[in-house]
Amino acid sequence: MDCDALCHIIRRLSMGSTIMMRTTIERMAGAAGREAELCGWVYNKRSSGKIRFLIVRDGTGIMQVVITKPELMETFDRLTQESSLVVSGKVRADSRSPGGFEMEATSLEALQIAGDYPITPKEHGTAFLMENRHLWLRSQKQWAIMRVRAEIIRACRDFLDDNGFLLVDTPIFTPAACEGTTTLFETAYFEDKAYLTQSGQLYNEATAAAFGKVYCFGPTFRAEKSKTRRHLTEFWMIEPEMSFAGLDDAMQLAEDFLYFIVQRVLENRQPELAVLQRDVEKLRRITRPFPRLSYTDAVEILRKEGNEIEWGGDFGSPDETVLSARFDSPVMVHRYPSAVKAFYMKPDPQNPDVALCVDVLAPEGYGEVIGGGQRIDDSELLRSRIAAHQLPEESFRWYVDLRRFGSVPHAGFGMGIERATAWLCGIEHIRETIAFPRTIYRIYP
RNA sequence: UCCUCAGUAGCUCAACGGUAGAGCAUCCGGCUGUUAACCGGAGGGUUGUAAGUUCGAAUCUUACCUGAGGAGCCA
Repeated sequence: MDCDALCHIIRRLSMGSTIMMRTTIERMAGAAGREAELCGWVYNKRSSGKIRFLIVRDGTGIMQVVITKPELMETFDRLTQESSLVVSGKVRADSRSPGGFEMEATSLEALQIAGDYPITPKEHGTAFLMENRHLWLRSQKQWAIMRVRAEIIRACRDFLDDNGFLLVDTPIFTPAACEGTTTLFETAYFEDKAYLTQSGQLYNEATAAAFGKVYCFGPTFRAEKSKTRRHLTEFWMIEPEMSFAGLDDAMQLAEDFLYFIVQRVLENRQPELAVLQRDVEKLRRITRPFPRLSYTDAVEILRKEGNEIEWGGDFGSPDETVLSARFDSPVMVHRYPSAVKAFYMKPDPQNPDVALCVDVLAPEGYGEVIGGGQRIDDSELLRSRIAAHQLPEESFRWYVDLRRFGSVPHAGFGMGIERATAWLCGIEHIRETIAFPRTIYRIYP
């Protein structure tokens, strides 16, 4: 694009904002009956002789523009899918237009004519769509998912901010394994090595002792070669942690937190859920209190259902599906065997073979969305666990310190944003719930 | 890491041992209310790569590459 054209566009855009009301599709109802200007991209177009239809998207929605003026036809004919444009005209309600409003164009200007757009209005395979993820984000389904995701994040933060939790973010670079179980991404750190965090958990315990109730929210990394619809190598997790709290407090918080998020999405994201064809009745059926089930009772249920599981083993995803299918609301499974859980989980004083921990399984087979529990608060027990897990003692000195200086019972959990988003959107695969997913075989775009 | 499946036009697929085809996208033409619009026409191919079997391979065999689904691990 040459300089003259660019200057013209800038002049045109600035004129638009002073002379005519610039409107987004989201707010088009407010412009009904008046002239308005809309900036966007061609979503699709159709023509029928002397009347032409332009479907425009602007990021906030999609809308139909009708073109009948002969002097606009030439510009219309040049427009290709995803060409950028500025159009103005009179807005009126019309049930035949997606969104309920349409614009009768009085002027139409192409900013840039797009080349052959790879994503056509027909079906595509996910491999191709992922290769074009930067463009795929423009389509309706992705639009809806990203807006539900943003709503979930906003709900999480509002809930915690309004309930006395202080946002204190934890580092991405860490000197050693947080939990020692999963594989970490190793990276060069000047003369040294560092690892990308797999959880803010341990640092959260330090900030909880400093600030009472805290949460962190950020990306986490797992270098596991997982290859399923529930795994990413980079995903976002929100982790609240409370001082002077036990497992029951963590479970209550998880219940209130999830319930709040579900209600918020139902309240503010109906159009998006409609685009996704989400069965919202299933979300409306979620009620408090959530069912609670001990691990031991869960194993008994699974064995009656014919699943092959021995007491002491962790649940596989078919097990989680069977358990969650029994309830309309998320189910909280607590007190797993200590042996299958992280080293910092506090043993149950009633039965030291199990830990004071909880996994929250989402309904409809979406699996674990929350994991957490109460942490060990005794320094000697913690040190023996660190040794038993063959973790480097030196790296955990600060962590043990937290038990030497005013130790208190404390508990918290982590929720995976992508899993929660997949569940509330009712979509098959977690990779569509983040703008640029990172999986074992994909780091492009 | 293991198991299963799949790679054919830009995309989605068909052809399953005998001349590689359709829809969408693109280009040209038609239509005054279209809704993934429709109708007519055109261009578009080293059938993932390499070797083998055969008179003849997209099709059968082997290896490799790439991807998808599942398991394990986890949020």
